[in-house]
Amino acid sequence: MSGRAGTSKRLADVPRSAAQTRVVTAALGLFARHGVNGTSLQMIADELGVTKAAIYHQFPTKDEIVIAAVEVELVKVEAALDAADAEPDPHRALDLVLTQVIDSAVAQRGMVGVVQHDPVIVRHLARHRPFRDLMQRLSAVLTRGDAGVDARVRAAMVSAAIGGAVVHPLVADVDDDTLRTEVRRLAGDLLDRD
Amino acid sequence: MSGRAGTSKRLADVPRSAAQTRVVTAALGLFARHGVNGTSLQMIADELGVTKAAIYHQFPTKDEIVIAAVEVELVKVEAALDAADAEPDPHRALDLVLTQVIDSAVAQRGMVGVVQHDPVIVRHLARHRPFRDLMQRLSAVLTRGDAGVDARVRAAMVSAAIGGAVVHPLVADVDDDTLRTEVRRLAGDLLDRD
DNA sequence: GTCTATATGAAGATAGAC
DNA sequence: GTCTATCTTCATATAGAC
Repeated sequence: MSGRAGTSKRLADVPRSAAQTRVVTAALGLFARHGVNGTSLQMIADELGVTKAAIYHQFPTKDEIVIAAVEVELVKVEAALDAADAEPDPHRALDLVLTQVIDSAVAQRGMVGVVQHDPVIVRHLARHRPFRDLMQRLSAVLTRGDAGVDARVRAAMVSAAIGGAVVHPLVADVDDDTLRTEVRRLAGDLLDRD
Repeated sequence: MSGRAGTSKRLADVPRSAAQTRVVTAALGLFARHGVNGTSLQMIADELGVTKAAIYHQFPTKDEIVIAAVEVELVKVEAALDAADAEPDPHRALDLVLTQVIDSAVAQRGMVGVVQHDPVIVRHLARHRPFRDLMQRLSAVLTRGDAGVDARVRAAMVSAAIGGAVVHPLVADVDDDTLRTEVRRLAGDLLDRD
């Protein structure tokens, strides 16, 4: 996938080295289990079998690791939003985004949840321009441009439901395929029903 | 599973002093904003205008504060579950619980979310018997005893949606009353629709 | 119930060798 | 790219006076 437009507001313009990717992958898993504040550089280092200093050689601060980790998840959402923008039918556009977000959430149970709920990440989401813009695009698709209270509450609920449901103990034993299908169907119901 | 005998599995059997209540209230607010790991005893102390040592005089460890804080929120849920147990009509029983949980979530936007999503609290929820039992009772009401996948996914989504939606930026400007009504209606839809 | 003072450890982060 | 060693700051937690 390429065709990058000239906008400066996009994610992931920075290529990562193999070592950086390893750090981010390890961090993402630990963030999902322990939260950002509950994950120390020592834990990331231990996970990779290296020392903290080796991590600091790859990223100047812990914050940069957090941002890179969030980007890994959001790039997929961005791609889905790009596809949605190219789709004239708003109903199909919504379907593209919903399916992708749910797939991500189910595939890596916990990742989407941590992006939505971890206080540290939420702060980053609110502060960094590219993140804010992306969340706004996502909201626009979920509400289908409807700025009314009803549409916004639905969008907020669907958004929260997807991230939260996949890690809920109640569905821990449900296989990925079933979970994906069920959540997709119910999310659609919640958004569409009048 | 109605008549609850004098089991020892109930919450909040321990009376708290005024000073303890002050600590827990301050802690709860900070937990919601910064997460448990992001909240230090110093922050709690500062919030109350006292020193850390004064806090330690009230609670032996930070963990105990976390447990007490979670109890404050869950006692309300427990009361609603008790009322639901006394209600023969399962549809009305569900309504009682749903309304109470949503009221709590909206009244203290963030509290319910932190209980559901903070990794530290989730760990406590999974470990402590009274908490586990309570969550199980809540799940039973939300699924109305249906152990099928569909019912469990719905329950998980509703549960996550309530906690997550009320803190979503999309609905930050919606007043409490409207939010309560909208969320209650959509939660009911999600659970009932076939 | 609150304080001052302190112990102990782990956190994020840096310098410089290999 | 990784290491050892070190710095600073802040965390949880304790002892004992008022």
